[in-house]
Amino acid sequence: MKLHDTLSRTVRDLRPRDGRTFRFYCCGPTVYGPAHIGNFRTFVLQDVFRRTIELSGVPTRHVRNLTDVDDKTIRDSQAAGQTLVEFTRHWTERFHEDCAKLNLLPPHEEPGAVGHIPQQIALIEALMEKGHAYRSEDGSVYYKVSSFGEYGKLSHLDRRELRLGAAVADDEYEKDSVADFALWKARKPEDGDNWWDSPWGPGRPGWHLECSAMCREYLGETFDLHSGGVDLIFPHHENEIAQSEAATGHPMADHWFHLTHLLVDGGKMSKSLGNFHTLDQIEAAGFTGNDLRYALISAHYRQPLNFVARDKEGKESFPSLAGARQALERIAKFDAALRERFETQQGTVADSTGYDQLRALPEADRGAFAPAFEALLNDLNTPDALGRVFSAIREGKPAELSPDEALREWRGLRFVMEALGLRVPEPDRESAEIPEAVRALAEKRWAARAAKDWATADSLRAELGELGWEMKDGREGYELAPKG
RNA sequence: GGCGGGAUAGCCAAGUGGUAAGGCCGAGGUCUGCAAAACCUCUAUCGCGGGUUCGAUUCCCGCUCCCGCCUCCA
Repeated sequence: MKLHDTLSRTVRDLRPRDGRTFRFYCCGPTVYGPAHIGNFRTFVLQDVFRRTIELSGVPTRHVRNLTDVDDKTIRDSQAAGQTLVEFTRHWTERFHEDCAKLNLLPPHEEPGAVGHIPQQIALIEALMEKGHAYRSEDGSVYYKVSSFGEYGKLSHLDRRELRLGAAVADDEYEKDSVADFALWKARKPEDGDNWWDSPWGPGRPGWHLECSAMCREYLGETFDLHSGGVDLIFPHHENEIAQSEAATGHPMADHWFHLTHLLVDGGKMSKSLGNFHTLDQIEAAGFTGNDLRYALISAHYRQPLNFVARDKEGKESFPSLAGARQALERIAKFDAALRERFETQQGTVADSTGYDQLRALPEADRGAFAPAFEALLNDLNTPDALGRVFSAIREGKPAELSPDEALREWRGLRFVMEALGLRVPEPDRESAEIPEAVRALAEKRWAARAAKDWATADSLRAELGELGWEMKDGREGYELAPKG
């Protein structure tokens, strides 16, 4: 497939350098609170990326870290009266629950900084040996940016510019240069019990170091792709490159994949603006992780995506999610119409279309949905892929297909849905509990309708409406749905 | 100031040097007692001003706004 590369600023072909497995690293969350939907935009797109690679026939090795020691995790664990490990375990579990609801494939490895202190120390030692790092008075160790000639190649910032920006808020006068960054942070009283021994004294690793060390540990000196949100380009990934490449003398990654941020109602999401959203909140509003996933992939990953949370009246009703739900519903209905064509004669084959079975689905067997997958191979164009799914649906006439044709189209649809990681919802789901009184009214109306007593039927329909329920007549029965 | 991304119908959002996918919402229609569903149809000259070109939304220049990064951040 083709994908944009931040380092070269071009769209380039992706190939596993070992010719077999595509090995990539994604910067994961800092586990000190619930992840927000902006974080999930990144993780969801990375997941679509992985699925696209795998479904095109290339196995992957996916590593995503958990940042489990930094200022925030230490501060908040202390405030919660928990050990750092207890605290981060709790938020890690919560993160995993959210990931499952969003249908994210678990990474093959999910290492944390705390579990890789020796590897990080070893990396610092290598940098010290080669003259890329120095110890300060207080026992911290800093990376000497001026020692790495290529510093700035990813973010295209030169040192002069860096200095201007960094000079403002910097209070770390231990450093030789304001551009230098901490590899090892000397123990401070407020760190409490959260410190480790090192050749330079007690302390804890700097943020950028963990990724360099764990990339090396799980993927080797050079691997295929490194990914994260655009905000990580500088300084995080720039610093990772400086650390890793200075230590090994080899390029860190062949490809850099960065994801543009989500906007909420046209602006940046922040707690102070009251537009900071988590999956919990979205579920409380009656939407699912699947709805959110659809909304998050509805724009190209290099474009800002405007998540609309408030309607024209300023009410928080999540128009973006309502649209996503309707769109998914249409897909589900088309899916059901296809199944109807072949299931009666060939039995149920739903079990034969899990993610793993579909990995082997040949292109010729993807029917009208083959072009949608092609869109993903072209720089992961998820909105184009969705557009092509609906074009195929519009063109498709399930009623005119033979059972074999319907089965092929259905597998094609499921294949693309798996690539996008979207679940096909049950079309006839009943989203809320139906009160006894409502059920009784509905039964009465159904009887009146059967007796062609239209007047009674209509007045009962109105009565149900006042209770907030809508009755949908079918050929063989009715459905009740909450109005709205 | 530096680096980068935007500006496409009511909303969301693709795309192309030859007069613009798709989704949501809305309107009209077919159908079914009604309603719903389904299906069909309809809704944009692509921020502004120049330039290149037979022809630009798509390339170039300038401008105006918006957003991100340059300090922790997906």
